[in-house]
Formats: sequence, structure tokens, C-alpha cells
Amino acid sequence: MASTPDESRFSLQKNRMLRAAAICFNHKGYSGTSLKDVASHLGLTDAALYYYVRNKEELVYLCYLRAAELGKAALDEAIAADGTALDKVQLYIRLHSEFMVGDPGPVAIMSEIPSLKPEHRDDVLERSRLHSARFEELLRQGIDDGSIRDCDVRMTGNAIMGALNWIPKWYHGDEDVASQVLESFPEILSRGLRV
Amino acid sequence: MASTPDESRFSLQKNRMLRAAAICFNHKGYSGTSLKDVASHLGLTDAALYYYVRNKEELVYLCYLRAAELGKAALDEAIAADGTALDKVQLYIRLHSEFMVGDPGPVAIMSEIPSLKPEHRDDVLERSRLHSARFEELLRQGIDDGSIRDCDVRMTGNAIMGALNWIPKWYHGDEDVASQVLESFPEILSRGLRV
DNA sequence: CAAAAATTTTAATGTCGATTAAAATAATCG
DNA sequence: CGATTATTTTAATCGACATTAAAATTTTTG
Repeated sequence: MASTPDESRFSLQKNRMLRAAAICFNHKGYSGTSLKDVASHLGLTDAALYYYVRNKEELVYLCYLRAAELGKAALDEAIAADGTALDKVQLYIRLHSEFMVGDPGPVAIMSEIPSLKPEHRDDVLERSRLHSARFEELLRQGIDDGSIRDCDVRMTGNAIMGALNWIPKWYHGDEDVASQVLESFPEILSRGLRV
Repeated sequence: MASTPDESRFSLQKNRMLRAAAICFNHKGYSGTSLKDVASHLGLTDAALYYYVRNKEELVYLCYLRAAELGKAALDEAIAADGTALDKVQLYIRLHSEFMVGDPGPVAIMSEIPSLKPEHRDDVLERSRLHSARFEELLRQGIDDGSIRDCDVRMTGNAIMGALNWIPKWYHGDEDVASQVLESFPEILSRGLRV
């Protein structure tokens, strides 16, 4: 229901564009990336991007939307899995880490939400809030089922999400580092939850 | 040696400006913040800022420098304290959280490092690297003195720093939330380190 | 208080990059 | 192949800030 992974050329190019944009934004900063930069990554000219997107604001919005969807997919899968809530949290952390350093990869850090137009901003914020709420609910379940120690779920959620969302800041595509992340993060971030 | 907290009017205003800028950047995003916005916060006109700073790039640089210095101060104090390395790590987390949600407060998330001019960028990155290295060294000491479990210090450092650096993303000055942070973060983030 | 220094404002200017429209090329389809 | 559609380019335009210089005001100081 969520995504019809359209295989049309248009759709493929558009996705390439979003990935390129995410890379640029994380690499050169928002203000440092012109549409020309993004276009170069694709072997295109800046004006060509307007065939895929109304304007730069929409490009940013779509990057953030993509990030939100990847995160949601990870959480969906984790929640649907078997095991205690702690198991699910751990799985979520692994899945989230996985796409952050993996192929679907380049995820733009959401630093420019405030400059999105109201509808877009509200949409992204709403998804973000929902995501946090669902994760906190998972923590609450863990406290109930005895797999997670009693804690402030709000703060715990913020801490874990922060660690995950910060990854693009220091991860720049090194394969070795990628495996270290997958090796370490689930353990590091879930260890503090144990009763 | 590090800072002569000059009390001159110039210096005071300049600090007010940096705090205002940090608030604006975190609140409205970098591209959404004009110098006029920052100036308004101070009851000034945009052109007045040029009395304190050469240009917008330098304003951003100084914001980041200030953030780096606050972080360094916290780490310095923690390292100088008594106790096991784990104690020191925990203290550092508390001190860092404290200024993030506290009075020295508004700390700009460093999303625009790439668009700084080379000298400034290198300076900020160098400080950042050094800070990480010192923190990792602390973790290593903890593993040696037996207070911290064996772990990938690089990844552990990244995780903890990420959680801390992300705070400005969701903390917006609510006093109650501030105390929850101080209550929870040191425990949440250090718990996973115990042997 | 008067003069000098410090701070801020007013009023332009300039520039970079986003955006647009029309033309050109490439892909697809009957 | 010819025609239609999809994609990209070329060549302007345009506006929002950042920036600057000179003037005005405020603060400090002797």
C-alpha cells in the first residue's frame, strides 16, 4: 500500500536524483549545494531537475520523505517480528543502522525542516512524531513484558534516535566502518535497556 | 589560557549575537535564517552585525567554535575529576547534557561545516576530531581499568556523541524537559558501558 | 561639557543561484 | 520510418539576501 516501486525511467531517475541530493546535502551542507551540484552527480544540467521536481524546496522535502519512509519500514518490520519488545527494539536498531550505512543508503540529515513550506513541514514533522511515538510505545511494552528496565521512554527514545540520526555525520561510505556500525550499534544502544 | 571572558560591551554583545544566531539556526534552519532574523533577536538592524563579524560565514564559524569550546570544557572537567574512567564518562555526559539544555545553552548543530571557508572548516574539524579522540581514549582507559566493558571505542564514541549532539533537534527550552534530560541521559548512555 | 571613540542605522549595490520558457535531442510506439 | 511523447539543454530573467559606505547616534572619557 505504501510504495509502488515504479520501474519507469522517470521514477528511476527521480530516485537517483534523491539519492544524489542526499549525498550532496550531507557532504556539502544545504547552503553549499546548488541544484547544479546535484545535477552534476547525475550527468545532467541543473534545469533538468525541474522535470522531476517543482523546485528546490520540493527536492528537500522528498529527501526527507524518503528518509522517513526508510525509518518507518525498519520500525514496521521490527514491530512485526517475534520476540520480546527488547528483541524488537534491538532489531529496529539493526535495521535502521543497516540502511543508514547500506545501499538505500544516502539519507539526508533533516536540518532544513524549518524552511520547508508549511504543508511539507507539517507532513515531515507529523511522520517524525508518529515514528517517535511508536518507538516509545515499543519501549513501554518492553517495560511491561519485563524485557526492558523501567526508564523515561521519551528520553530513551530521543537518545537512541539521536545516535542513529547522527550516523550520516561521520559515516562516509567506508565499507569497513559500515560493518563496525552493524557490529556495534545494536549492542551499544540496546545494552542500556536491559533490566 | 583558553578564554579570557572579556566583560567589555563589545564582547558581551558579540556573545549575545552568537547565542541568538544559534537559536535562529536551530529554529529556522540555516538557509531560513537571514542576518536580519538574527539581528531582530537583538533589537538591531542586520547591518549592525557587521560590526562584530566580517560576514555570515564567520558568524557560523564562531557559533561552531563556541559549541566546540563548550564541549571541550565539559570533557576537560570530566577528565580532571576523580574516579574510574566510567565515572568520568558519566560525568562528561552529564556536563555536556547540562550545557546543551542549560543557560550557556543554545548550541548550533553543525550542519554547515562544509560551507565554511577552508581555514575555518579545518579548524572546526580538527577540534572535533581531537574531541572524539580524547573521548575514545577515555573509553579505552575504562576498558583497561576494568570499569568499562570491552567494546569498539570508535563506534561507542560515535553513538554517545550522536545522542548528545542531536539534543538541539528536539529540545526547545522547556524547563521540565531539561530536567528529564539531566535525569535520564547520563544513565541511559553510560549503562551500556558497564562490564 | 566637549571631544573622541564606539555602536548602530540608512540607503544603496551586487551577486549568486533558483527559476522559467522555448528549443533541441532522445526515446518510444504505431 | 514517421510521429508523438519524454527528457534535457540553452539562454535569459529575477529576487532575495549578503554586503558596503557614509551618516547618525550613543557611549565613553578627559
